[in-house]
Amino acid sequence: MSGVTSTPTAGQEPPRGYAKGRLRREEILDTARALFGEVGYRSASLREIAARCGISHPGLLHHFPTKEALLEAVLQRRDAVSEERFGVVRARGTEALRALVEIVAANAAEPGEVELYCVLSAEATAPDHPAHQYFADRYVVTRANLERSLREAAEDGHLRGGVDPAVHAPVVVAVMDGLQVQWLLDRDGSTPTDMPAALRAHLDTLLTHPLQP
Amino acid sequence: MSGVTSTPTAGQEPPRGYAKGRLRREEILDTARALFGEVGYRSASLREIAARCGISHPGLLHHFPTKEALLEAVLQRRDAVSEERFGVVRARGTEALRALVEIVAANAAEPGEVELYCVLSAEATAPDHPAHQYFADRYVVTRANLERSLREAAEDGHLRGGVDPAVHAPVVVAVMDGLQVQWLLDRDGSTPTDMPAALRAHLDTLLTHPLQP
DNA sequence: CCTACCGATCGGTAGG
DNA sequence: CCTACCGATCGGTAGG
Repeated sequence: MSGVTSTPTAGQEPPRGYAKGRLRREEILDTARALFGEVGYRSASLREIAARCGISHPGLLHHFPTKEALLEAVLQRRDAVSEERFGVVRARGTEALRALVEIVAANAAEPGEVELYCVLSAEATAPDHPAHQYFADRYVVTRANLERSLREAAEDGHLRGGVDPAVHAPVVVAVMDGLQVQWLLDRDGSTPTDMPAALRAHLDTLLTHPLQP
Repeated sequence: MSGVTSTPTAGQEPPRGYAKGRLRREEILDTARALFGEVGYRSASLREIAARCGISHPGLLHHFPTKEALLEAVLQRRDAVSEERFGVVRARGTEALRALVEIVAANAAEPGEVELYCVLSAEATAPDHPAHQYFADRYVVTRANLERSLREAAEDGHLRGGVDPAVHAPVVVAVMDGLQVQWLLDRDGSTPTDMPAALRAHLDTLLTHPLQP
């Protein structure tokens, strides 16, 4: 029942004392991400996270001084990971849109990531939520990136007539977010939502040529 | 600081004792809806809801025996109200899509309703959440209704070639849900998301003729 | 990293 | 509808 999913512990021991601390930090972040995704930030308890890591909750507070600091670290690591995985290759126009479909396909294989984003973004809708500004800023950036990709596609003559990048960028973002809710609710069902297929179908309605080569 | 928004109390007194109880029930439901929308079901406390109504929390439990019963009543009333307002007129094809835009426009004037739906649906993504089945069922019905409207539009020759109702029904639902998150996060900002305009622009990409007459 | 504790808050019940 | 209470749980601190 451990929340750890990606911390490699097999093989050799960590060489120094600091490495053990770093591993413990990662384990805590993995577990916190999972619980925040399951029940949200507010309802998640430090004691539950600590218990899943096999330590006491003051032990957890040794690594992260407050609950908010833990939330911040979880969000920061999320950004760092996605930056590392997708930020380096910044494609142009329809190539960027194709990459978007691949990101969604990758997300479909990692429910924890989707849960966290879906639950926290809705919770952070409250103006006094500690992650409110984080998500507000994040959506501004995401919409701007998408609007640029759509404008590039228009320059290349790949955008359908009458499709305004400024209007449709928020719609594409909405499609990705909305599909996640349906997919999470459908997980147990017989026919879960096919997120990448639905997103590609949506993008194709904006383009002159189908996205998939 | 009362959560009551739509309970008429001016003028004459309620004629009987039962009427007073019914008014109190409505007041509790209004307040619970607001707090569930602000912080979610799990983080909302019966004491806070009761305090906003000016009663003690055992007083609240006199009207609704458990917290779950209160949640159920809030969701049931939500259904009853939207049934009363939109369920009677069941338009066909593009007429139904036009009505959808009007529903979204009406929602934009009622943040409480949007908050409740947005926050609870994300929270209910957890399989053990008391509203999980409610939302899972609700999405099945909503998608089916939309798929029917799209099929009717296709029969009338109003649907673009290559647009599959079964594929695009979940996408339209996703657009509505996703726009709500962005709109709620943008409330304080200078340029809030224009939900009905974005939805209409999306629907127009599926249709042969623009929706707005 | 631990135990032990703080004041606050939770849903629900007893009894009236 | 109330006061008073139940056992459980919360984030954070003291002190080691």
